[in-house]
Amino acid sequence: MIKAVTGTKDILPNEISKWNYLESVVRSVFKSFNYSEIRTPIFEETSLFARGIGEETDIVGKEMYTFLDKGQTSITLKPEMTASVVRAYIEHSMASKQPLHKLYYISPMFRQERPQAGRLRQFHQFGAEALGSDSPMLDAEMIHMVYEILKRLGLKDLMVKINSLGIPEVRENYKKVLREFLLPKKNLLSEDSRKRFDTNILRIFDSKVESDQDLLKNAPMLINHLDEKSKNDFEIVKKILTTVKIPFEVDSKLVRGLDYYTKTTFEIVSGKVGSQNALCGGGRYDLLAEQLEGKHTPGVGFAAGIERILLACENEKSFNIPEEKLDFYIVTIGENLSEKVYEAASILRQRNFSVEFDYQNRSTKAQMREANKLNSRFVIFFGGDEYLSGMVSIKNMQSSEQRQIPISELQTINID
RNA sequence: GUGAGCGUAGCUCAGUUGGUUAGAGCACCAGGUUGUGGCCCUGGGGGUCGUGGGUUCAAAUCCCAUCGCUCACCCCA
Repeated sequence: MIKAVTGTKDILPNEISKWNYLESVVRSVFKSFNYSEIRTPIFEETSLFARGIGEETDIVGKEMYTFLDKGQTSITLKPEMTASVVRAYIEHSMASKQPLHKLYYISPMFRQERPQAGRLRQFHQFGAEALGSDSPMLDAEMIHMVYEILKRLGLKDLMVKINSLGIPEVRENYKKVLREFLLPKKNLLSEDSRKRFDTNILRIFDSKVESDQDLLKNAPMLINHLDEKSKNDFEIVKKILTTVKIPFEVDSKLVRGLDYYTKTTFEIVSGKVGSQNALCGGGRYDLLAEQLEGKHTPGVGFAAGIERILLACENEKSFNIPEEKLDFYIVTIGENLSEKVYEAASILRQRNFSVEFDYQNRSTKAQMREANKLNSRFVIFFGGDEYLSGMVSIKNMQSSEQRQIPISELQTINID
């Protein structure tokens, strides 16, 4: 049997309604903040991600779906959206049309990792990018939007974590300080962290090894080494969040795995989804556009994992979707009236009612059971004595009331 | 890439030390008397016990391999 590829999942009809519901919430919140949708291709030239996300990152180093197309161009299935959005922004000279662009997306992403709870190889994200302004109001707005979406989805067990990484010079300086601090203890670090010491020392803060965390106890914190501008902007972000009553925690250890971040970074974690607990992550990336050979364009954005959010919603039973209802089920009695039934259904469907009937010539009882299973509000009976005089019976399935009407009345019938 | 656990009907699972035609619940289909649902009752279809090999008179049950799934590490949404 051919099965879906490891790490991919079919979304079957019985679960599609919650996806649609989530997407409708996402779109309406983005609309209220005046964000416009952007759709970019599923794949890009590999170098976009290599340069945008950073050669040293795990995403680029080992998780991308990369292949050569027939023209021998290296192609990669998008592992995240920011690089693509910035590419489109530059390619279409969007900066020249207006100074600030507020964009959102809902799209599948691809990363070749070992699947586990809340982690797939093809997964889906929604997210936003605001390009063209370095206002910290936009940083706060990003957090505000996801938080609002998660809240509307009924999630409660959430924690907003924010941090500031400062500008690159500050960060480089701080790295030196941290390196000096850790050097004497280097041999006591875990193997992974010793590697990070050389490649990306900030990441040591992410270590889940307890002894590593012990060694970091009195480490100098980046947050105390920020430049004035970064510090002020961070204060503004915090003030806005407080004003709109979004609880948050400053997590000076929050270092995100994409190279392009500057200043604000944030994450919202759920206590209800297992070990991959980040529902969303994001931050500011003021230097990315230049890295991609565009003009200097400050930007800030976030991405949220739809599967993880739905997992949290399920575990918190955070929302209910009303059952699908059918308006009419047409049952035939006795004789085969398929064209007549088809025609009647067609008339009702033209008026936008949802209508179903039996295709398999089954017994009346079987048709009734089907009508019941489909949650049909009304059943229309075709056939029998009354049909000879141009009448059909119509039954309200909830009250069980039944009356006869002329067939022609189906053209004007109302059910409310 | 590393580690652990699990693979019996569409789904959730029973099947205690190897022994007769492998079971249940749910789901599905048909029926419960002339043309009507939800509850209930009766019957039915559906499994080469993940796959391949081995041990044995005999294997879903023991051994080996292989594939798949799940969870965790790593990393991230």
